Amino acid sequence: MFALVDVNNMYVSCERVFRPALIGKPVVVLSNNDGACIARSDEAKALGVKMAQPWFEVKHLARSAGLIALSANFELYGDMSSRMMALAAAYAPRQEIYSIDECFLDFEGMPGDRIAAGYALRHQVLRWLGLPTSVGFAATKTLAKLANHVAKTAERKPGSYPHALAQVCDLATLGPDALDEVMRRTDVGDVWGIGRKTAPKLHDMGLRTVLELKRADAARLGRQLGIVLQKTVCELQGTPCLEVDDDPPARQQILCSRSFGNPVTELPELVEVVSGFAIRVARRLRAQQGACNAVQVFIATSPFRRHDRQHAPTATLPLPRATADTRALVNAALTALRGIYRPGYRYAKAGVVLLDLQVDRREREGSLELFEEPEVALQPDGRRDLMATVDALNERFGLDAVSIASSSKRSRNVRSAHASRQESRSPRYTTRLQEVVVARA
DNA sequence: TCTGGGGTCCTAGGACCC
DNA sequence: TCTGGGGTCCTAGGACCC
Repeated sequence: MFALVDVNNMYVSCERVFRPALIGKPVVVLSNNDGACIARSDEAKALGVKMAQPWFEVKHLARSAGLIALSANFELYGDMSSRMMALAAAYAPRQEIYSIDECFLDFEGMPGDRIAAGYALRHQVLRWLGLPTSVGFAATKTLAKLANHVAKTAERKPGSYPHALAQVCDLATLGPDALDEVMRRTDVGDVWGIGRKTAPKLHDMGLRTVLELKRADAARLGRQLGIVLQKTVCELQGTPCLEVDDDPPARQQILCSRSFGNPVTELPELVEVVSGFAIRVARRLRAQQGACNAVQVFIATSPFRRHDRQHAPTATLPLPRATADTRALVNAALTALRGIYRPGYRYAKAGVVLLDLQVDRREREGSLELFEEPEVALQPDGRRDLMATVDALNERFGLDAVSIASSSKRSRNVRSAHASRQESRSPRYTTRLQEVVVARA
């Protein structure tokens, strides 16, 4: 038996905790460049704002309907997420943190009233953190996701599902007819794992509702559309194909990419940007005690600018040996960049990916002795120690207190073309002392 | 003017081997 | 005319997730 706990409109809800005046108003949170809407309050959804919709398309609603846009504040959301996950973890023996705002809990063999447990969890997270959640229970992960979808939708759109299923929904307690009715009311496109390409294909095959999909021949669909869909159908039928994974493996790739505030055409500016990305991914690589064997760089023009000549090259550079040294990674990234850059294009985006990651073996096995340095620190040139020092300095004095020259500090003072826009980011209330909430008498 | 970022898994096809 | 077959490994690209 699985539970799925999910924060409603996570990013907007986090903002509302600290700015209660936003409650009841249409609010969106914008992506890194203030480019697109990546979270919407129920009121914003009601205005017709779509997920990932460009801000410029809905900007007029700010004046006409009071739509409020906030720049993303991922530091705040990440911290609120950790707090929520810690609370949820106490409700079951095993937890899988699936994304920033949702987790699976393994309720197999748990005694007591599940629905009561679901409400207790919901109430605690609401009271302690101010975040509204929905909880779904069912016999498989896919069904638990469906249960959660029902819990949310029943709350948000009265009449869509029986109101008794709002907030906390346990599909395992429904009779066969009631369960069929829920599935009849749900489009296949709302099922976890069925996206914008597969849903129309299923529609064309005459499978429009979850009920129709559940009654389909899983093996035959699997042959036609792939093993992933086959598992999804089996899970809808009640056969678990996926388990709660409470010990996920280390990341297999680390990526940093951004769209630019304005197009970039010159190599020196790309060098600056790519260096900065490489520094960031290197830092994250060291944070997971990893090393990588290859670096990939991509730059791309904007596919939305139909009249621009398009160019979106990628280059992958194998490294002579596994490393987490910022200098080696920046050098590799810049070599790759120089190999793919062509003058005369208006680049709109760039990124650096670390590939073929490995973890320090002894570290992973937990057999490092106290004070023993990790394997990668034993390089004869002592670079790991330098990197550890750099990380410590930046931790203490702020990110980029110590940096690499090619990344340039120009962007701090001068507004480079690639600098991202962030017009209204809220304070990082819970992670920066200087930005902590001020209470007035 | 303005269109997110960071991940995972699966599949198809080519290279290579015996 | 017909031009082996089966296996592995690697990579690029696609689909999906939030």
